[in-house]
Amino acid sequence: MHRGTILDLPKRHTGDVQSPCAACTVRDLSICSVLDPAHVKCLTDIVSDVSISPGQSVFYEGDPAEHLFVLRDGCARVCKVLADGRRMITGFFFPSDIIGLAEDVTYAYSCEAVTRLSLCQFPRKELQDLFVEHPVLEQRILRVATNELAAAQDQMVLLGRKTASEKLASFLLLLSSRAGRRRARQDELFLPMSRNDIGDHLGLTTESVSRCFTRLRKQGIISLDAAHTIRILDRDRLLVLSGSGDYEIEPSVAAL
Amino acid sequence: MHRGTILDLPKRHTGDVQSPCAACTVRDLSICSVLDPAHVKCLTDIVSDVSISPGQSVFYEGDPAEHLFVLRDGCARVCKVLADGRRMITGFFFPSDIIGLAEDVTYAYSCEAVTRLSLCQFPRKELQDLFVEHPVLEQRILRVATNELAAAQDQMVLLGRKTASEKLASFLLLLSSRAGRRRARQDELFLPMSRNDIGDHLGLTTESVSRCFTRLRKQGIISLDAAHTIRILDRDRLLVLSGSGDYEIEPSVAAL
DNA sequence: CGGGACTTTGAGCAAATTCAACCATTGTGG
DNA sequence: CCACAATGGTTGAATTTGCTCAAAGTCCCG
Repeated sequence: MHRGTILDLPKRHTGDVQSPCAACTVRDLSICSVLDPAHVKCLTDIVSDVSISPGQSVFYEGDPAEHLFVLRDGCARVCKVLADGRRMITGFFFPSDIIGLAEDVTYAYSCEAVTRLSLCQFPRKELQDLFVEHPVLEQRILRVATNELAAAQDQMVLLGRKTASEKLASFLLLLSSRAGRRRARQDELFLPMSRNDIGDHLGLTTESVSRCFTRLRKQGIISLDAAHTIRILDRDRLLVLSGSGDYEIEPSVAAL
Repeated sequence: MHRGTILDLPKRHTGDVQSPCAACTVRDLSICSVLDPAHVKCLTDIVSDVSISPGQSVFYEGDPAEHLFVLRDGCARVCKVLADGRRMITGFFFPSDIIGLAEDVTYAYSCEAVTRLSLCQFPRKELQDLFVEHPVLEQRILRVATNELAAAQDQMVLLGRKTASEKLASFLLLLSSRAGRRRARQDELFLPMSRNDIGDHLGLTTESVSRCFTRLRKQGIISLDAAHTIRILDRDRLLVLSGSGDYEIEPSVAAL
């Protein structure tokens, strides 16, 4: 993983023909994939590498929305906070995800590092200019946005109409499926975020999350190898428990 | 309002130079606005007028996503249903809203008429073709999508972290603000949807919604002129009650 | 090995739900 | 034109789910 040399340099790359993207592990998953190798250079021309320590913010709610990010490594959380401090995590980002979609002049949420992050930072303005030459880029962004919209609607169903156990089951299955998309193991999940983070994402308290984990473990549906590593032992039952079971089982998924 | 003659014709318009859009009341609010009058014809060439009766579906979850709609008149609800029948309404659509954004080949939700609907129906495929010639159209769609994404995140905060009263207060303020955008009265709100619909949108039961309405009325914050017509009497207190109060008060809004 | 942060577990509580009854509005048929 | 059924809305009492508060346990890191 000799990518390390680039990661910690927060300076701009220009005219680097043997681009750092060539070695990028998420290149074929994220926006860059829509450009053929010959054109990726126009992206590398405007990209900066950014690295963020756990707990630090990539940006805050209300900051001018100047950049778009591609998460290359790590896990980030999207937070919105009410006046009295109640917090909601509207989502988590994993490698290949695009961070910072916003139409407004400011970000509508904060983005914080759960683990150390490595990000590609694109100035929104210059990216916009590239859209003219490469409309395929904008199309890709639109696809990402509509996919996020669909995910947001699923999350609303979860928040508004599912029980605590169903929420946790759904969350675990979603993470598992996203891990699969990144070609990681789907049965052994690494959960970098705290129980508190999970609670703020599912509309529950830390304690409720913990109790639901315990219940799933006692039912033999998952095992808790460590606080942040769980193993899915009975995917079918987890699916039924998630409340979306029964008719949302695609054969391809159910077969696993 | 001599638009009526067109509204009930579910047939395609072709080569109609004096386009129906000329008289459209939402034209300057929706996607059409991004094209100068000379180019609107390319939209009228592919549009169909559709009219839907209350309770009927525009499309169902799982239907092939063949069309994009612009709501010209009426109110629609977006529904997702769990296997056991629990329903979530992820949003309501009002005139000028775009319906049917989806990247998938099928719709991820159903869209049902709350009141009688008049819609412009665009075949997704042909619209896609127009994007090449008029990239400004795609840009507009992207803007709409990211705006919806921001709204979805606000709704997640509401669902996951607000109390029943805060939910209802937030909902009323949101509807009021959207009415304002359509240049309708902001203090006297017409709520076409049922208490049950509101409950399914806020993650509450019909009874809880009703109780919260009663409480707001008894506190003198709103008046219930009819079951579907409410008047906002004390906007400031409603704002504080919505939980987003205090620091989300924009001067322009607070001044009203 | 010790300290701090995070997690788990327990007991009591409260907000919202469920269940049930009643009320209001509307539309229909006699 | 009125009676009445049907639908939707409101109100009340009992229940439950998940929350709050409290304490003990665990893990990680220096």
